[in-house]
Amino acid sequence: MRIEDTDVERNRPELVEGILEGLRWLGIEWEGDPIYQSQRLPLYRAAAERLLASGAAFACYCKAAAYAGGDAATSEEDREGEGDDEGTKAYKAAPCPCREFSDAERAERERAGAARAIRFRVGREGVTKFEDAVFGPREVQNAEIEDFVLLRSNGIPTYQLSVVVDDIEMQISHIIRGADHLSNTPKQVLIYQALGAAPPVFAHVPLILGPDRTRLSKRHGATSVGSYAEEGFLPEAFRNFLALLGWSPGDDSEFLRTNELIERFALSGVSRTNAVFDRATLEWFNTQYLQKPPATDLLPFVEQELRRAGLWEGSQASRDGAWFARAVDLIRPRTRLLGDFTTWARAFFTDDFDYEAEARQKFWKDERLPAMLAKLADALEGLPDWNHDACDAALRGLATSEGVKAGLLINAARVAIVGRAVAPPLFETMVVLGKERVVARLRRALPAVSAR
RNA sequence: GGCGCUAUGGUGCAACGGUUAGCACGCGGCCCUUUCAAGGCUGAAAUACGGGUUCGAUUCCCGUUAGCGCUACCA
Repeated sequence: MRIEDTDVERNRPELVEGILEGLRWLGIEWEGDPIYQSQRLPLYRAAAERLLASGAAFACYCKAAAYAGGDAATSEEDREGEGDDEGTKAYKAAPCPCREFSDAERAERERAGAARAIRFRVGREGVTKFEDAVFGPREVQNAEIEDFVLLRSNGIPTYQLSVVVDDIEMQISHIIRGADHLSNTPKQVLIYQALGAAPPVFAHVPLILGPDRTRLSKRHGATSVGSYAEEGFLPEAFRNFLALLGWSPGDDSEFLRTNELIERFALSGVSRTNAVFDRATLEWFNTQYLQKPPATDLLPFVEQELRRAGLWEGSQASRDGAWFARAVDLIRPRTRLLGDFTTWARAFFTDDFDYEAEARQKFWKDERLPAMLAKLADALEGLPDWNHDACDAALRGLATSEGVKAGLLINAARVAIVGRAVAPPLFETMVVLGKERVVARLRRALPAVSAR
């Protein structure tokens, strides 16, 4: 785990913790403590000096951002506006004059105390090649590559330098990263060569775009991994969804649990086309993971959700694991996000719940209901055995004797017992909730039913 | 502007010279269900455009267009 924090301006330590937290949630593990590039500056400086000594690099005394010519030196703000090319002037980066300085010229700047950056001396001719595991053989004209900065005048390395130095030092075998780095890879290959190291395997993967087809960013709303955790997505569902963005197992499989993903993944299946992040598909995966795996896989996540909502302490769920599993199993076919367990399914975990307005309107209309529900409570209370069929028979028997359809009672009772129109099947719910609670809730609801 | 990458339904992927162009999400319909989901069946929906190569192009080549990326003393 390496934190590439060499941009002094933008680096914010708080953000790093969020990133690590997100990765942990995703289930990405790493060895040892994270390595912070900002804490191993001497390593990069030494490499830069070595390149300077060998002639692969040169000292540049230009004012920061002066070279690279006109437009490239524009400030961050100016860059925001570009995009429509009407205002952009065509130019070819002029070579940095410092590149050809004589010893005397250099000494003169040093004496004057001019700030010194170190740039890579890119060959004027020839090509730089490398093989990308996804995009295939790559070749760029060296003339197209500018004399990029390795070490800033403040002594901090740029990404290009630090990343190569670290990858060599950490013995990285495969560099798998976003395709936005494809164009810069030749620069890094040049550094590997100058440093006398063999380049690793490069594999560039397509970018993830927002619905508007621009690179995913804060503008698109929830973009940090953490926000999906908060929203109630399951990490495994997120992994499955993400894995299929830009990669395919080669056949039609969609639901792939993490062990299968790991087993089947191959660089050869990675696509070269950017993919649009589709929230609806992510939600579909979440429902799949909420429903298909054994309920026990889900329990820790539901527990966490109940704790978050303050419904865990002292609850039956916390005391009786088997009951908890049964309740979750009953509820989960109708869930989409973890939050569903504490919103519409709240009544399964606490007696403190409301009757949903729409449910009351829809199912408590009939004026005979208060009387019938009272009778239902009595009938259920008198049941010797508490199981699905007994509850079913008791309710249907009452419906028959009252001359109403069972559905009327079923729907009304459901609202009385769990407060919602959308809920699991009534009799299974009764069994899980238990006779005492069901009878009590039925009686407790009576005034509200009459009011309706 | 320069250089590069990409291009299959609205979205994510299959088909890697010969298929009625397949699957999934989403959308519509039907079934199941006295709630709502899930599930099953089903419908609409695509090879960006133009040239080649080939007996035959989604597939190979070229061009156009579009999108994206890089072109920073950002990563």
